[in-house]
Parts: sequence; structure tokens; C-alpha cells
Amino acid sequence: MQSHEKVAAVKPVASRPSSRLRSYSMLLEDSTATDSPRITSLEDAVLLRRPKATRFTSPLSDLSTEIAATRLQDSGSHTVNEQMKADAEQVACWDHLTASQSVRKPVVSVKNHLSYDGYSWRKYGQKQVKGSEFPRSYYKCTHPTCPVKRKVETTPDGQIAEIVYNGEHNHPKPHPPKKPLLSTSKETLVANNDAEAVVEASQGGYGFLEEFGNGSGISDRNRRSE
DNA sequence: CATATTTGACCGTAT
DNA sequence: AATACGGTCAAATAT
Repeated sequence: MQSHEKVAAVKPVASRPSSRLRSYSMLLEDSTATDSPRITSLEDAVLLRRPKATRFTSPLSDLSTEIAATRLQDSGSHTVNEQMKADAEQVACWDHLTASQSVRKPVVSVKNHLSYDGYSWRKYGQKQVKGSEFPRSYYKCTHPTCPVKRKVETTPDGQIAEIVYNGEHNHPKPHPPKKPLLSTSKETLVANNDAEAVVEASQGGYGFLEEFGNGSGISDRNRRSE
């Protein structure tokens, strides 16, 4: 295959329908100007696009990261202290598992992003931001009308460096928490004016808990509100 | 087959 | 006005 050649000829346009352009025209020019295969239609252009997402099997640490992030959030209904206590036990458990490296990642949890607070989250982006050395992940509450979003920064070890919540859930919890949330070390919950809460966790392994029944995986993905 | 995640590009805002 | 950065989108891919 000459995939790389194609890649070079095409500007990898991601997904924005609005960005119509230069890609196609440029493609045509480029293709005619070089030895690259000719592009005679938009479809061709599309075919030339290089794959955007390459999935790697997520390492265990990654998994814990997600889980940790997920359970950290309780949107502020319970006290952090309580959560910490309850979680401590589970954390210990998971810790052992990861240590032995013989555990398989709880796919269900990862997929549904069901957190202990009973809400489910869907990851819609990740980015390396300037301020932090760790990548920041962006999540949305999966409920169709729920505006809540959150940003989670995790270390390579899977530890949470910071979590920021934005907005309030406007719906009941799909799955009531069996246990209160928690955290293993220090955490601060600060509510900002815009119903924004910031949770900072300094280190600490967060464990994973049992899986809830399948959450109501809402699928508003690929849907635009406009 | 359906759905969640990955990931680069796009867009808006701040500097 | 130009550039940089953060946040969001959506195709591709994995499960």
C-alpha cells in the first residue's frame, strides 16, 4: 500500500463538516502535480485520508486511571471524608491485583464509565495541556440532557493529578452508589461560582470496585446538538 | 452489530 | 493582527 504517500498528499481533515475545503482542492492539485494517484472525486479524497484513530490496547495503568477518575467524583453530594474511608478498602484490593499483574481490566467499567456516584461518563477528548505534564481527559455525563462535564488529569502511574467538574447533573443517578466515594489522600473540593467543582488529589492508588449492572449506555455520541 | 474510546483536526478565546 | 492554547468534534477503531 502507499498509504503513507497518500497521507502526505492529503491534509488529514478530521471531522469538521464545516471545514470543507482546502483539502479537496489541495488534494487535486497535489495529486496532479506529483506521482501520487489521481484524485478524481471527493470519494477518492476521502479514501486517501489517513486513519485518524489508532487504538492501542490500553495498559493496565490506564485502566486504573479511568476508574480512579471515575470514582473520585461525587459531584459533591457526599463528604469527601466518607468517601475516602469507604474507598480505602477497595483500593487495597485493587492494589493487590495490579501488583500481581494477573488481572484483567474490568471492561464494563471502562466502557460505561459508571462511577461510584452512579453517573456514567463518556470520554470525548484528551489533550496535553501546557500547564501540566500529564494528559488531560475530557468527559461528559452520558445523559442526553445533562450538561455536566469534567476534566481529569492523570499521571502515567494512573494517579489522579486533578479533576475539575463543570455543571450540575439535572437528572437522577442512573445507578445509586452502593458506597460513598472516596479518595485515598488529600483532596479538596471547591465549588466555584458556576457550579464548578475542583478536586485535587495528590497521590494514592485508587482501586476499582465491583461493576454495576450495565449502565444505561446512552448513545448520543456522534450527535450534534445543532 | 452496537457502542465507547482514541486521536488529530478544527474552532473560539485569550494573550 | 497574529499566535498560542484549551476545549470540542467526529471518523476510525476496538471491544
